[in-house]
Amino acid sequence: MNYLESLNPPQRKAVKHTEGASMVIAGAGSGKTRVLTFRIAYLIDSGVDAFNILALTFTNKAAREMKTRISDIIGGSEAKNVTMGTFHSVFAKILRFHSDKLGYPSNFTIYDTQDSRSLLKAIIKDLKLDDKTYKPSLVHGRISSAKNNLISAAAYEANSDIVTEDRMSGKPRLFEIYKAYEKRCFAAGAMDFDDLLYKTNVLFRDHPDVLHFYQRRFRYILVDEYQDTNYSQYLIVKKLAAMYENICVVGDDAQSIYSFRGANIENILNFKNDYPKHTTFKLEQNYRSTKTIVNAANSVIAKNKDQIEKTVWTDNTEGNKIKVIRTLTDNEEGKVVTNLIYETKVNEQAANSDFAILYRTNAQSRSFEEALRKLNLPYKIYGGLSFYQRKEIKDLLAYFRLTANPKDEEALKRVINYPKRGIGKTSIEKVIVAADHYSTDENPVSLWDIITQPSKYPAGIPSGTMNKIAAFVTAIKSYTVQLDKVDAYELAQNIAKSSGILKDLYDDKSPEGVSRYENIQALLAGIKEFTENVGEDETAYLSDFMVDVALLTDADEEKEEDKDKITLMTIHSSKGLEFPYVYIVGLEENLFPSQMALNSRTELEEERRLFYVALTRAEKNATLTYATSRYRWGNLITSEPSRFIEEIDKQHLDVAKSGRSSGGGRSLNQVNLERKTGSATKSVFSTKQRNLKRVSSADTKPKSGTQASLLDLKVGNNVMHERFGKGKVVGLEGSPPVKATVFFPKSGNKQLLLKFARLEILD
DNA sequence: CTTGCAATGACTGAT
DNA sequence: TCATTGCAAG
Repeated sequence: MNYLESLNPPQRKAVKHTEGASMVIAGAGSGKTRVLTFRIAYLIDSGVDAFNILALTFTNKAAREMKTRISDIIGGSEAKNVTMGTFHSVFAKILRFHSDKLGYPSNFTIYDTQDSRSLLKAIIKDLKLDDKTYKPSLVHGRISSAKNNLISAAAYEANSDIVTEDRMSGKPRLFEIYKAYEKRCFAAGAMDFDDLLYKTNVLFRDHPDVLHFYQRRFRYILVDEYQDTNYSQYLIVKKLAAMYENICVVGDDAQSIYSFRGANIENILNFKNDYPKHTTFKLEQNYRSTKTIVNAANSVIAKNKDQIEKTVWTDNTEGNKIKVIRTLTDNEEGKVVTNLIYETKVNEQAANSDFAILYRTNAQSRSFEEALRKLNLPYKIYGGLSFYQRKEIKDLLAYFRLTANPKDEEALKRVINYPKRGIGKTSIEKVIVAADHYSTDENPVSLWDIITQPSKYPAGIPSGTMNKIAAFVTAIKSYTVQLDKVDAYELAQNIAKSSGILKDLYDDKSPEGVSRYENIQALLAGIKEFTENVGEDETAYLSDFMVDVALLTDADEEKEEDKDKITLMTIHSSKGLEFPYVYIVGLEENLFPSQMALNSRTELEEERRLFYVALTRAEKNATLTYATSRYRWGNLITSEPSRFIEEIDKQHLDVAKSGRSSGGGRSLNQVNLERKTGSATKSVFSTKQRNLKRVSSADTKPKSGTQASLLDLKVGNNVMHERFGKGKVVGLEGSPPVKATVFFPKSGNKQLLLKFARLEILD
């Protein structure tokens, strides 16, 4: 077990303490993943059957990577027997196995957020409620948090506190919507994301035999990112661990950023009460970032009240100060950041993948995309509209879903008239009304039941339309027959062709249409790969492919061509990642911290933790930017710098202004804006505003005067660099020289391209 | 039932 | 700005 040598003492202790409850409080960049990986490897090495280990991770990608790492450490193929994945994917599998106990089919559909909202919208309409008072997203949030606290629709209705609360907020009929939603999900054989956890709790509660089976099986339980678990997840873990209490949770209260999803920071704060005999390990040495970044992050998070006491420190170098840049508009912000990236790439020989641009909201990506495209810098955007959420993909997947589970209401509504076959809104509305009419609590009737048994369930649909519906039903049934006859790829292709989707998209020659067609081809190619990736004498069926397609995200699959690209993502999705150069952008009041978070201390503290997460992603350099005005919904609004900039200890900051000439001529409007916000900016930054760096494209061109003198540069010369300060030339390449290695007392050796570095020779 | 146009409202975050 | 929705006409 030589591998244990590579750990520091607290890490090693956390790994070797395998029996009993333990909590690992892991500061940012302290090697948390290493501890988890080594711990599992060590367990297996000590003779624990991998089959008895359950590890709950934050993403499925993290699980895959961890398995590979474990195999590398201990060799052999044992690692693949560990049950590892996100809460949602692990328990979705378990639920499929025992679905009959809950009255669900094993091929139940997983409704994603879109599906849930669309169903809620339909219900609100059916109940003849105003969808402005009952906004689907709001209603969904309410139901979601109820489920995450294990409150069923019936319990919701019976809870006078909740009902009163709803009545006070002008939404007295929310419980009715919840009841109808629960009923229709069940009739459709569908579970939403929250159900995957909620129903797992129900399964364990109502079927002690099933619970005992998994308690015995999962003798060792590990939970990553424990600070971001909600009550429902907390309870699942608690129940499973009740028999052996060999539970190890890993997390950092300072990085809890998912309360909107029901995450409860109390879970980690209360761990010691739940397991009085637990041991706590603290990982406080940061291996990721420079002293500047670690200390800056510490100075920010110190402003929060609720914390587990710990001191994150590092042995790494001091590093550069955190640059703060003000720009006039969001577009300029895009240009400035992109130019800085370009410059750094050249000066420091950095790869594209060394850079990340992190923002608070997905909508902010636009200006950076535009600027990056102009400079031909390759980038990859995570989040936002993922591949599986695109309309054309969801349409084809809806056919697959319907084939596997014809009761799926959302899938049916999506494709019953796509491609167009003359089945309109009124007919579908009649089907929905009929289904509701014939449904009872014991015997739910799905939309599919209505359209397949018209004599049993008359819905008053004209015979002409009924014929069209019958043709559609025949088609779906013919797909269903093929489910276990042909492999996933063959069936998928059959459906794509015979449903008419492929033709419909092929006929659309607009650029968007072409791209949609290509996306469908990409999906089919993906299914082909899936089909070919199973063992020799096995067949991959379409239902196998569909199992967790709803749980896949962009972050889960990394394409080969995305290896060396600049990363653009929200701070939320950057959790757990690290980059040498990080740009945190849009640091403005009402954006970050978000407007919605200004009402309470706890919400503001979560925004601050989010900022802490962002800062601690950086290894070498962090840059903060904000714009004094930006476009929102098409019109210009002014904004003030974020309070978070002020909260960083001044000694770590390097406050600069952006180049005034950037972007050429400015409109009168912008000049006025600048004047208006100027005073506010000054009051925030009482420190001197050094006119440090001009970053517009015109300015990055070398000045002829400087260029000439650099031709005489020799090893041993003392030089001055704008950012690194005074240094000594220790190496040169080319004649005349094009590249120099310069030693800077503060930052060490740097390779600089003379074309860009604008060195000044001092002697 | 479908099409085309005008009006409207959306931006936290994501399994 | 952009995508979705509501309404009138074919």
